[in-house]
Amino acid sequence: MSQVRVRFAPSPTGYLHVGGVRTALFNWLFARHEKGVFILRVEDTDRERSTPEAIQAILDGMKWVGLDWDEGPVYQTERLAMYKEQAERLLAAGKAYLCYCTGEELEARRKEALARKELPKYDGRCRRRSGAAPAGVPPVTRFVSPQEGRTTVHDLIKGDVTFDNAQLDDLVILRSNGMPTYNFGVVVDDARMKITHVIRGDDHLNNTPRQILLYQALGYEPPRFGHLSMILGMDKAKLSKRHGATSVLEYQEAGYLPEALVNYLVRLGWSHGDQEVFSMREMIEKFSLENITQSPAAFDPDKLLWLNGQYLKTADTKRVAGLLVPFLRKRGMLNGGTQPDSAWLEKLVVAFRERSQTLVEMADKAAPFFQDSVTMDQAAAKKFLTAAVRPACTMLVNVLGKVPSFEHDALEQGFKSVLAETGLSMSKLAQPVRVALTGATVSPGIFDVMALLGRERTLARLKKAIDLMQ
RNA sequence: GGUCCCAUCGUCUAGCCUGGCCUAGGACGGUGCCCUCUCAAGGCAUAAACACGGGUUCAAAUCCCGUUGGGACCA
Repeated sequence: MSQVRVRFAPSPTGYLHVGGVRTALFNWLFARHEKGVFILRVEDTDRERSTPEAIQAILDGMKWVGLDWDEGPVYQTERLAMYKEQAERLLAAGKAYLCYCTGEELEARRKEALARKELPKYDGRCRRRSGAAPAGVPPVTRFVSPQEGRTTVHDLIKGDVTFDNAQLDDLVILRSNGMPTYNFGVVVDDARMKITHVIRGDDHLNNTPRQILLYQALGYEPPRFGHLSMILGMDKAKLSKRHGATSVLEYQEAGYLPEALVNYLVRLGWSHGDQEVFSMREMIEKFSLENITQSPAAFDPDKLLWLNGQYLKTADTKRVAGLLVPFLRKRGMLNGGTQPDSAWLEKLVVAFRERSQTLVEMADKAAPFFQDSVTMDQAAAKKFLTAAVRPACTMLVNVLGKVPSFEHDALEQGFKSVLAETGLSMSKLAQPVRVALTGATVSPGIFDVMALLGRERTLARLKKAIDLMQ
């Protein structure tokens, strides 16, 4: 058995779509599982729509989700001579011909065919053309597509799919500007790169029979094909921008962890029993094409959010702290080049990881810990900062001023001594103190809040709140 | 319009190939309860699906045919 060689071949015409990432992921997992080779190929022959920014977005996106490639990136525009050479081989063998029909002529004939309710395929007139070539018309190269028989795709995921060759017309393989068309470029590249398995979206299933015919004409062994169902939005329509973020890098900006996105994506169309959470290692170990679903899947942002929360809770604290910093900066919580104390920042992460599903949420919630004074929620202040708790809070200021260390346990001890003294219940005092320290009724545990704030800020905020208790 | 793909809880899915173990399992989300200094997290419980119609068979979510619905591609 020869070594598995697979590729991911995106067009750099926009951002890297999550559907594309899933396709890349399945190829990558298959390669890693089979100890094969994963190749990145950039299909940039659409010169109008391809941009360097889009290429960069693809590379950045792949890197972010951790899908490393063994060969490439290979750019199609650097291989133009090869497509031309292959097309000429076909021409010489009589398996292709030059076509001088203009766009307008084709369009007119197509309309006529449609009007007669016929298949609007190319009528092959240049295939029979004789005599001198018309002047001034740059020709395209067309493939002589066999009209007899049927072609069967032995799809690894969908099973056998058979097409009537008569349905297929003489497709253009080289445009007048020398650029290969999609179907031709793919076939030539996959053949020359010795790709063994083509795993791609099922939007290409209908292209597959003509590609197989092309392989045969070129004299290459076709690879094995596997067509993945599409990812849909929650409304069951093809996933698009109006369903929310579709670009991988948007997820990075929205505070997702790459492993959460990858884990979410791998379960979209693939399963291993009831297992929901997989490390990369497990995915590689357990991945197989047999367990890929044939039906399309809807992208559920809620489940992704849950998974991200799971990963946020268990990821390495130092790492999360590091990842959080840019989000804090963006919100102006860290000025300029200020480096937060790393031990303190890790404590902050520990306090908030249980209550955040994204880094963005974490940064937002942590705001009170980066401000000199609190932004007071008026309703909360009115409800909890009352004259009734004033004596207890005053007592707390005294106790906290003398507490030996400003750490969780010592703070708890001090706090509880005030409770014992005043006879107040935990919740009767904790809520007012929470409001005093954070300005809100929701926060991490009160002792963690105080420890995070430190003695100075805790006392200052308490005193300020006491003034409001009338 | 033609060709092709798909069809289990709202969603992701297990089960389908190799019919009986399915009173259809798990997860997200929903609801309720427990825990609790708030919010979370966690725990427990609960509602919720085999698209429809015909076959085949002692027996069908599972096999066959059709219908309907969704999607893709070609324009």
